[in-house]
Amino acid sequence: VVFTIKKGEKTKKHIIEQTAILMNQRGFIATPLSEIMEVTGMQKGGLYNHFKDKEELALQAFDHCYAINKARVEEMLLGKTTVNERLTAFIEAYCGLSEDPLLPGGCPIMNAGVEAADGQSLKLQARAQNAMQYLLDFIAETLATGIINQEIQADVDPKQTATIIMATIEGAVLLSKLSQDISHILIVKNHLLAFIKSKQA
Amino acid sequence: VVFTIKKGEKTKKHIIEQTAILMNQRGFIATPLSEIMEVTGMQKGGLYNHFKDKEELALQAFDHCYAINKARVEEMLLGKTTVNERLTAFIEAYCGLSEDPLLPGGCPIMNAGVEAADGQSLKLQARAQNAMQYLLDFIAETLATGIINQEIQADVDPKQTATIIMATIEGAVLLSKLSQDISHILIVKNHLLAFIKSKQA
Amino acid sequence: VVFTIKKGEKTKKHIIEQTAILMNQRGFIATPLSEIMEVTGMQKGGLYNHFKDKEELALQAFDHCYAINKARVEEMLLGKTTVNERLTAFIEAYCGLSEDPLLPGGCPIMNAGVEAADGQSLKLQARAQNAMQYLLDFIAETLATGIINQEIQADVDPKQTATIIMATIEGAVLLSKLSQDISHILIVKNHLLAFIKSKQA
Amino acid sequence: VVFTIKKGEKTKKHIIEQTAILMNQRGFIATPLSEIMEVTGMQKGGLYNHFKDKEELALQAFDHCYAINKARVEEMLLGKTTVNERLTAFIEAYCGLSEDPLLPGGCPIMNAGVEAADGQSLKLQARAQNAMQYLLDFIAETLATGIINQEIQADVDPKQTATIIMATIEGAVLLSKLSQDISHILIVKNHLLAFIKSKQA
DNA sequence: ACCGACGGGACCGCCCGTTGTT
DNA sequence: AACAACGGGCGGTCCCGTCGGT
Repeated sequence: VVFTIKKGEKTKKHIIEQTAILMNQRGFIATPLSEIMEVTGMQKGGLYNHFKDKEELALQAFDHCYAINKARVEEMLLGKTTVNERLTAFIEAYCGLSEDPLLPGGCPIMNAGVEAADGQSLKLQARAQNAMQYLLDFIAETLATGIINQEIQADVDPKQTATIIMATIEGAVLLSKLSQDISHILIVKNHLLAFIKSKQA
Repeated sequence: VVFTIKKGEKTKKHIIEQTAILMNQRGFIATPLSEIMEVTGMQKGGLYNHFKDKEELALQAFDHCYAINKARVEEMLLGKTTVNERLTAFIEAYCGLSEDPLLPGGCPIMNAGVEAADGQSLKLQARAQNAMQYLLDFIAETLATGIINQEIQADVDPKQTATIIMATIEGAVLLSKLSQDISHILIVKNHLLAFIKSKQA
Repeated sequence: VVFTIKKGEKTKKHIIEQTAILMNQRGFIATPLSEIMEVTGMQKGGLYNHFKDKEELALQAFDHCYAINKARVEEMLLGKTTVNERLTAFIEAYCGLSEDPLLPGGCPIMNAGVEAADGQSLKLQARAQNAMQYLLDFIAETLATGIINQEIQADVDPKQTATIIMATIEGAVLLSKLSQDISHILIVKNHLLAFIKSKQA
Repeated sequence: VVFTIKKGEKTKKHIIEQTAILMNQRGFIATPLSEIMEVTGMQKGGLYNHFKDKEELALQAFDHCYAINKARVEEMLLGKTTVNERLTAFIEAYCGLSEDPLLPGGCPIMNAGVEAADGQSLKLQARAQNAMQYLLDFIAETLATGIINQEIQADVDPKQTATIIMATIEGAVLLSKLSQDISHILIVKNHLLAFIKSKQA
């Protein structure tokens, strides 16, 4: 027995993929349907068979952006067992998303979060919030494990350190977006790798 | 000769002030004229006597946002003569803009920068870019002065350190915007103050 | 030979029945296909296997509405032999359709007639017209028979009297539809019963 | 001093007048903006300066239809002092609206009432309801006055008689709309005039 | 200088009917 | 026979910028 993908599911996947690329550059809310029609090669009627409104499409497009980046990070975490390795890999992976982007437009969490904070979509705001919280929790939990394992100094506050790491990375993403210059990313990456090293037990 | 403020100038000032507050929350591009009319209490015809189009108003609103925040920072730099004092004051001032905001909506450079990166306004993008560059240059020049003065360790790279500081601050602004929780700001502020201290000669 | 109802015919019947109920309330033209899909539990493709377009479905839905009401009237005419009995039964039956409606939404002839007069469906307009003419003819012929039978006064004009009776009933239906109060129906029913009595020979 | 009508008011009046004529034929809800644009010679942007949405325009168009007909009736009531004269004039006037229509499309109360009963506009439904109630009250009050004046028989029930009169008229309007034949109106008019006469004291 | 009216167009959502697939 | 996918277009609403009038 062969599991076949239905025609509709394939089309829906195609819509989300193309729209994700587009919206991360042009805005998850601000992107007009006309541009989505262009990149998907579909008419409005076709799009509305898969999504009840543009917001739903935007949410799924955001989820897809997030999933793409998450997959890259998880790929780079494969086989990394020690806390130091894992934190180093995470920083390199997340900064790598700006150096060698899978997705044009920069960090979708920043893009969606800033746009949704305008008050245009509470749901999108929640998605961005949850995505960021997931990253913060990942770092904090990794650090907490490191403290238990005596890989990380006992006086390190996992939550606060997670905030510092994510803030520094996201800030660098913003600086490089503003100046269209990835050197900010590289500087911050090296800084954070040294920062992590300085916290080792 | 007496310098009087013309009626027209006063009106224009009023428009910019109200629009700046609005646009920093609702978007410098995304805010519709209808909302500007509401907050200014003026009709479209009146607005267009002062600005050739919405983009020009957005640019001046952004400049006003930036000026407000800059004034606060400069105020807190008054009388601070040593490099350490000045850097400390800068970090406290800039973080203070999120703790006790003069302007709802967070950092206008981030807001305008992310929105304009959609490609909707090259001019606004340039403004945001220049504003950020100004801050980076301020920090870098201050650090360079500190090295010359032997207040700052000689191996500190002024530009790179400026990037690290601004990235960390802006990242914290983003985190607090996403989670609507200023604790990220407080954590980062303390972190950066310690960071600066660690660079002293 | 056994008469079986084919599967297809059963489905078609189901569509017409549900759509008739819906359209008499929401409009024979104005009801969108989406609502028809809801009440029938079918998809568009399924519906279009039985009807070439929405107008054809509307026509058959109207016919079904009319048939339902006609059946009730004819049921109440069963066994009524004298002209007076038959006219009385007709008035009671037709007014009864508003007092104890078989079909929500009021008189389908009025509903379809007013809507179709917008010029949106000449065919529906003709159906409503024919339905009303059938009622007028029934009354007029019954009266004519009554005159011949000497049950009804000879100076009664059958056609004019039919107009008066149907106008009064339909007007009451409209008044009760507007005010959502069936008292208008009751008043008119009693009035018409007395009116008929006054025309007896 | 000359009282001038502002430009905008004149345009608004023009829009309402043309739209009233159109909507009473094509539907107060069903008429698309494209047709309103045609008959008014204006673009959508221009229309929306005067009405916040189509429903508001529909309401004012209905009010205008009603006002036109009301003016004709009141004109014919001028100088009529006795109750019999006034009721006779009312019936002739209201039936006259179908014989020599000021407004194509028939009775706006019926048109709006039937359409709004589809559930598309509660406000329009209320307007139609109020308009009809006004007419019923006028007749009932006139009859009550007649009873007091001993022009009308004491056993006449004003409210019930008002219902009968309005129902009969509106029913005739419907019949003539369906058959596109005003003879129904003429028949009913003569019938009602005789009916009123039979109620005189 | 400011208001109000207006054009012309872009926006999203929904419409109906057809087609391919099961 | 039924569903699901899709096209192409119309629906009302809101957009921005201009222009005449005050």
